[in-house]
Amino acid sequence: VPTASRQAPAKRAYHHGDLRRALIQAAWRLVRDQGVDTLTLREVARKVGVTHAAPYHHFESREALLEVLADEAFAAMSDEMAEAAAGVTDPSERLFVVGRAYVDHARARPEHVQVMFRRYPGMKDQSPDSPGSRAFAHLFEAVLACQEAGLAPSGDPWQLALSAWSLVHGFVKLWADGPLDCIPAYAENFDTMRDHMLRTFGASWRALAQQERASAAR
Amino acid sequence: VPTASRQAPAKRAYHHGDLRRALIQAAWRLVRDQGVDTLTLREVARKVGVTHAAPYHHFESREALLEVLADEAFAAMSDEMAEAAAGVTDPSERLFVVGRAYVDHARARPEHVQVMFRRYPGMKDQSPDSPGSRAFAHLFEAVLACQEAGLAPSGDPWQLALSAWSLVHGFVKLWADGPLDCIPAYAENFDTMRDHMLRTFGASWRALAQQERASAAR
DNA sequence: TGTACATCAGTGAACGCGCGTTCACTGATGTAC
DNA sequence: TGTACATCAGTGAACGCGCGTTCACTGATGTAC
Repeated sequence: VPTASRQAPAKRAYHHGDLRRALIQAAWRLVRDQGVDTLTLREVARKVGVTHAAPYHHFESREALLEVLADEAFAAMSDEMAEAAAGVTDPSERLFVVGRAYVDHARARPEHVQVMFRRYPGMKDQSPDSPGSRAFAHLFEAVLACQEAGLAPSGDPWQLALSAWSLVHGFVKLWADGPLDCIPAYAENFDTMRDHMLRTFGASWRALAQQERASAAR
Repeated sequence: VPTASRQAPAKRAYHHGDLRRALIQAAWRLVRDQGVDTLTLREVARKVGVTHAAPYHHFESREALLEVLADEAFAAMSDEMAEAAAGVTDPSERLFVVGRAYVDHARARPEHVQVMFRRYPGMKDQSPDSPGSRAFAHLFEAVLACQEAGLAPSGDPWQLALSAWSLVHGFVKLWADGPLDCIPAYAENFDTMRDHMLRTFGASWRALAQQERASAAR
């Protein structure tokens, strides 16, 4: 068995080698360049250089492909959040780096954002250990750790976590969807805005927590 | 001139009376029911009971209709923010009601959200007194007032305003795009989550501002 | 090592569909006199 | 008040297009013996 045929599956007459992977990659490029809405299976096939019916051997439908993309995107973001948190012991700092990972991943891969946050049929059937749930779990745990260390306000941690999530998510979407590009004070200042926002948010939580303690001691 | 023909333009053979308005209304209903992406001029015309070519007498293209919708949506949201702020003198409370107006409007009119935050060609040509700019201005002014009253952290007000905007915007999008519906802790608790988020945010800012003053006095 | 055969992963034609947009048209409306 | 005429706001046919999906097919691959 000549291994050459395995190492160079680039241009094969019939069998592609890893068409499934190639279709996914092409889909990512297309989503990045022109958005999810206009993604068509036929164009994906065209990009890969394969007949428009070929993708159906790998994906049941356009929607099925998009769900695979969403899982990939959530998994990648979740990994980056976990990696960012690894080794960071100070809870406030951990919340910061986790939030920054969320924001930065979205900034670096706008096509992921397009695919992750999109209403689709069967969205409610998310298992609790789906990639999407795992990503949120990282954020939640970082918030919880802050709270337990007295570095965040008291109260229902779920409510706090939603505040943190809203903050980073809104930041991401405002950049992704365009509004900020039109405002001179913001355009081109992504990093500055991101750091100020995250740092002020953390500092505010700590200040409120401290105030709570002070007034409890009084 | 019989005024009856003016008062009952409901079913006219040819001239509709106010087709432009009717098309816009139908478009809102369609966007609400099935999203912007799938909105077609032909379906809008069909809903109104008019030939598919008729809309071209009122809108240059599908895109032109969508831009009209976006302006309407921003104007409506801006009005609600202004109305909410009217008469509220305490700056913290004003920021709260303005933020709540943003969130509530988006919740009540999800079709507005779909149309407002959407990349489109020529988005950068927003005039500074476009409805969209005006909506942001309400938020910015509320933030600025807090800062001047010592109820928000010091620093660049634009950066603070972006934090506030991100917070409410993220909240809105997380509900609109579905993720929260899948999380039992959140689903069905919109109002509770909204108030907690906005109140904690305000309280955190005040706590940080106070802390800043304390450490400056030391 | 060689061969028969099942399975896999492509092809290409075809189906039906709805879309945006254009165009020549015509019925209804409003205005000048 | 009545009439001629310009303008407005619809109609309906047509153009070209690309889409999702199905289907019978066939070339390539891998496995049992």
